[in-house]
Amino acid sequence: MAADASAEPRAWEQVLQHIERRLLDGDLAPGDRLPGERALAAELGVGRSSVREALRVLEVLGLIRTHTGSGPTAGAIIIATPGGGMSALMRLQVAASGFPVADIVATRLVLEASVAGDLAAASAVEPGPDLAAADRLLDAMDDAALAAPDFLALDAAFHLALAEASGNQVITATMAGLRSGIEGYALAGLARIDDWHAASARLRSEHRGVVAAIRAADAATARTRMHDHISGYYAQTSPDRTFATPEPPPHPADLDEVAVDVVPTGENDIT
Amino acid sequence: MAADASAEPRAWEQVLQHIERRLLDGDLAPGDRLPGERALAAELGVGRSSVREALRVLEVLGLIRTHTGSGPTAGAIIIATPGGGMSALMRLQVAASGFPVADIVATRLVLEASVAGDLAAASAVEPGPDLAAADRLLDAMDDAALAAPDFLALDAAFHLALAEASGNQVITATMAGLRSGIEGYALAGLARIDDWHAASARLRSEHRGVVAAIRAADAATARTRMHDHISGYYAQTSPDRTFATPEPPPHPADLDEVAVDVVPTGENDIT
DNA sequence: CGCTCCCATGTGGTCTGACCACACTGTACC
DNA sequence: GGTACAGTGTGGTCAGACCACATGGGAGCG
Repeated sequence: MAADASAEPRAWEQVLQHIERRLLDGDLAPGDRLPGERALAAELGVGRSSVREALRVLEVLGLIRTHTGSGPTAGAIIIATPGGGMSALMRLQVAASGFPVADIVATRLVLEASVAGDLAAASAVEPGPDLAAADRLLDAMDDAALAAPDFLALDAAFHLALAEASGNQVITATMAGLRSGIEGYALAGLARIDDWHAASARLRSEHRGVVAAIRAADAATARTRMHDHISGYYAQTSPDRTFATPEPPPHPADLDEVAVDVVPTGENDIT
Repeated sequence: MAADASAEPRAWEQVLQHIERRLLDGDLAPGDRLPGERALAAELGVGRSSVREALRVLEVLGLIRTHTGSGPTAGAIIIATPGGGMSALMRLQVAASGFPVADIVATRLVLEASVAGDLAAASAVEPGPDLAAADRLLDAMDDAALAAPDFLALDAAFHLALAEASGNQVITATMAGLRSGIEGYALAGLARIDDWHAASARLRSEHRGVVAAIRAADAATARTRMHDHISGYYAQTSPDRTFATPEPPPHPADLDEVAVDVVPTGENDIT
């Protein structure tokens, strides 16, 4: 904390702080256009290259989008789409061994189980969550002609659709980033699957099961099924790692009164 | 998805991709030094400013650290400390209204409840989690002379220490980022607290309660207490906002026998 | 009068070259 | 042997110059 006291001689940080302050003050809001790079440089008394370094950071973080040319779409425009920045962060951290894949999977388990439980809880009251996008992806995944990588892309979109349906933008963006971080890992894991046809059938079935539990407003089952679904896939694609689910066999259909919170997940079964 | 196909002529992206590839290939690992900016520019056939933009991104994302001068500590060195990048991302997204504060708090609830549950489960087996850092912070917070902002800083460090004890680096970094994103919000909320002395006493008590539940290997209680602790503070500091608790009502415990089942392994350490 | 074409203008994207401050390193000097 | 100092290479910054691109307004034509 407070390690940034004293002076910040770095010019590009001044630019970053200036833009952040203008955002916090309400001077800038999503949809607004930033001043041009040259104007910003003159305004802050720094070189244009320093401005560009700050803008590059903002762009990677998903805060601005830049277009060349002129007109209303040109220039740097404030957007607030954290997905991209999260993805870049996760991907690079994984590449640099900063994030073990096992930790990412464990985090996915926590977040997605929570999402599934929330959606199920939301199903108990009108109008319930909007699962139309998830349903469409589910149907698309039924196409038997799908190649495995395409199937996985739809799978990722399905999980993301559920997160979006939960309405929590932070969880949605984080999950998108986590997925990106382990995308290469998931694709590489395909090679370890002997019978893709059977595997994809199981994944499809598990997806339907999760959605069914959500629609039934059965939070505990939804959480459990989501947990088993995710951990099962990674257990299959990385047999060397111990992804053993320490939980009782997945026959969670009996929780009407057992619903006692169950401490459903919480376990990072990693080694 | 897949909107990034075709060509990415942006020179700085080439640099980024080149470094990412070298990381994935194992040519670069944490602790290694990157080639100099001039060398990198010549090697990739781009200008030095483009290299710098890429390095700036890597620096903000927490992948490298740069030092001027010469010697073994100078230059750009690969580090993999995602905390900084996560914090910058969250802070800026909050500033740009990309992340509602309520969503951040909800995500904290999910992650921290999971952490508390994991730690409690890990306490069931030897040697149990390392809570020494958390204990020290707890003691430090007992200092009655602490100003409120200092207390909050220790509070944040305490929560972070718990996350670190859980061993999941992704959750730790994410929680650090979430905290940063709402730091200003938490500080502003102090003004809404009438009796800081009583409030801090309650927070301290709640902290002790969480740790006690963890030590007792009582996962459900640990989760519940952590959930109530976090949501309670934000409910107090933002009474006008409705913090719809995203989770099903935190059932109190009845887990005497449930507590055993899970998670035999707590150690993951490095890979 | 209306339409079309075209170029002036302003944007980001990139490169080059030049300084500066800094920190180590080896050497010359004492 | 020890100390002071210049050399060297690093990132940090700036200035200036192009380029590609997209718009928009004006000139020219029908």
